[in-house]
Amino acid sequence: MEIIAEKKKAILESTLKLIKENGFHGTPMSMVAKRAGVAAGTIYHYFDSKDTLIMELFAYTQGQVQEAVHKDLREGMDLKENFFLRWISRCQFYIQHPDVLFFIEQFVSSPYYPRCSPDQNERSQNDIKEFINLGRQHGILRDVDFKLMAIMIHSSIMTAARVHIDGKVQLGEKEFHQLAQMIWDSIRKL
Amino acid sequence: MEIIAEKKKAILESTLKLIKENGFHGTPMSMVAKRAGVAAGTIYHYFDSKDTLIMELFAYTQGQVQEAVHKDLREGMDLKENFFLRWISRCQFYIQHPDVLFFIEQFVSSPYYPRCSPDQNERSQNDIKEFINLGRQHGILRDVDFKLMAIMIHSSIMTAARVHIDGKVQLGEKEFHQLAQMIWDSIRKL
Amino acid sequence: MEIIAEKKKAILESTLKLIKENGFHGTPMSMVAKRAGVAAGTIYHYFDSKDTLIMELFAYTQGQVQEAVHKDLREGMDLKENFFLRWISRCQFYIQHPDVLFFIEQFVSSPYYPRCSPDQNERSQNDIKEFINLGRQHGILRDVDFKLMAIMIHSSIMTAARVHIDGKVQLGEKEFHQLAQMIWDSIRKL
Amino acid sequence: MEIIAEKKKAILESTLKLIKENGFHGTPMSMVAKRAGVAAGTIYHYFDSKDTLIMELFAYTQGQVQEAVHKDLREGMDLKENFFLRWISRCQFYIQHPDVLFFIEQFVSSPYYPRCSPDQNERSQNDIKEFINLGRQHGILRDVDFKLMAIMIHSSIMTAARVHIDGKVQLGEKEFHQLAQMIWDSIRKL
DNA sequence: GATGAATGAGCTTTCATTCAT
DNA sequence: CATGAATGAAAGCTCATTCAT
Repeated sequence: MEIIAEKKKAILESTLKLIKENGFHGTPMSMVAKRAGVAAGTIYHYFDSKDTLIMELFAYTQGQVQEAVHKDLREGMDLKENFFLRWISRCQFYIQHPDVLFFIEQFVSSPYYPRCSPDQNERSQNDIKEFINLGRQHGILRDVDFKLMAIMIHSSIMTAARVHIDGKVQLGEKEFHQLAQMIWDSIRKL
Repeated sequence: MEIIAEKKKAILESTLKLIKENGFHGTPMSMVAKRAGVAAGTIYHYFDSKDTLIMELFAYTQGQVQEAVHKDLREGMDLKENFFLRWISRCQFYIQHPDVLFFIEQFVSSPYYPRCSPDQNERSQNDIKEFINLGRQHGILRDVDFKLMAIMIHSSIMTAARVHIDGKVQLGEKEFHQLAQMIWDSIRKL
Repeated sequence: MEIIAEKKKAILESTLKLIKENGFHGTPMSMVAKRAGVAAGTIYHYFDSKDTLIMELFAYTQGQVQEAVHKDLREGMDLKENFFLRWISRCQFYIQHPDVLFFIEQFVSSPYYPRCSPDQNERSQNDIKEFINLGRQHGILRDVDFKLMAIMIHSSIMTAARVHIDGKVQLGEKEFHQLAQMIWDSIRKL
Repeated sequence: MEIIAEKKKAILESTLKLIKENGFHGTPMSMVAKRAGVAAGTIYHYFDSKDTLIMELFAYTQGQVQEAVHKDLREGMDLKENFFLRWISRCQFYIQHPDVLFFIEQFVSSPYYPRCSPDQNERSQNDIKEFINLGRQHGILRDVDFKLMAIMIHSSIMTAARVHIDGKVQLGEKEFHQLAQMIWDSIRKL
């Protein structure tokens, strides 16, 4: 939770937006610099290279997601409520931050991703794993590999958000509940 | 189902492999040429530009997937069997052709994807839609938007294949059935 | 006055047109081939190289000009009439064959031109020189270097045709006479 | 009359020289860079593209010509003197700067030229037009279209300079006067 | 003679990165 | 810390030319 220098943040945010607009390859450092309102050279004070910038941007977005998801949680919910809240709140975060969604999608299916430390990797779905642990202890979840279940859940969230953003299907509150219910039915013991 | 010139095919296949290894950006035309055993200029007899090559490669892989999935289908299966077969057979295709999976993932989350004709886009999940239609008619599927359901199913398949390929979780026949069952439970009326 | 193979002529004519439209550099051999309705390789049966093609095209256009100019000449004209006829008839040829004009202009101010044999070079203004000789013998022309005068006359013709083609100034019969008169006054003893 | 960055000027001058030696097409950017003593990429800080470079080079040479011609003018000359001075001074500028002459010739008969703004185009013969205006007012010039006359005069200058440079005819002071006299007789009322 | 697929050298241009100021 | 002009390796692409058919 380090405090990020103002310019560093501007660079990260610009990169995020530009990658959504133009993709990795369509986003040269000079463009990032211009959008962030700094000189090209300045970027290299904060990041060793473009690769580093992108790797750090991933960590940065992961942080944002975790923060957003955590602040919605309350005590004393039953497990199903708990799941619904997490699923919907994460989905809505992506919808409200399409640039983050877009970036993560690109990042995850790029040669950058495998370079992430396993550690970094784990953390990104902390909240989902937290929940699975809970469900396991209560014996209401299917007996499926831990990691696999986490990834499947996360994938369903991203996919739903993506569909909504692309406007292929309009999702209202009812639809989000329907979807959460579907996924819930897929992980709980029937 | 046109017959593809031998060199054209070699170029497509080389591109597929190289993109898996190095990503879009890390795959220069010169490298494609070398791997395909042709001169750089030759690529431009078959494809107008790198963009065109990649767009056509998408169509090419879609064709392969459809073909592979279709040949597994038999008559006289009940709906659940039908679904399991399709889910597992597509998942296994991706596992046996990780380069296709990798390419599609990258393609779909890149600025290329939106440039696909809607038509092209639709066709890519034809088989899944075919199945949903069937299920609908029998009234056993949930009342969720058609396209949304198709995409969610497809996403689950890709995610599962990906997890397996990455070796994060070892999936055997049992696990595939478990997964298909999960997705089945998420789309059918309970 | 050799007889030119049909395809060879088609190639020359296509090149002429394409160079007018796109310039030397904008006219690849493949384009010439397509326009001429022959295969790319065929061009190399008739011309050793692109350079050769262009050099021969120059000779070809020179021939056309000479032919056109000659056929307008009649016997028994006085010198002034003679001059006017030659000036106007050449000017009108260029106007009716703007591609020839355009090509010669480009050719003459390109690195190709100096490679012309001096012989070839001389011939291109044969008719003008013929006239100057005549005028000299009658002692009515200024005492200016032979070649210089020929080139100045030719240059005035091309310039006038060019202005007309570009539509910068509309030239009618009256104007052509005016122009011929101007040049006539510049070369004759006053 | 902006001050041109040193490197920008070096690039313009190198291009000018190289085009004289090798023509447009024979002058790759890498060669320009080497001759100018800069990196290839540097050219693109100052010019958007090769096309832009060439277009700007035309403006640059036009400026040089105008400057050279203007500084020779004095007050209180009669019209004929005035004309002779302008004609000869421009002709001598071209002779002393054959690369400029060569470049303008090539430029004017290339697909670049029509892309010039009409404005840019007009200005290039400002001094000649200035003179024609003067002559008109005194009623000593023939009644020929303004633009046409300007172009014919300019063409005569370039042609003469070209002949001299090519060494086809040696022109001394006497010959220049003769030529100016010829053109003078062609535009004035007799 | 005629074809056109194939070649590969060479072109224009981009862009991550550096470094003198 | 910040700048942005300068770099130059490397990319995408073109096109004159060849040669097996």
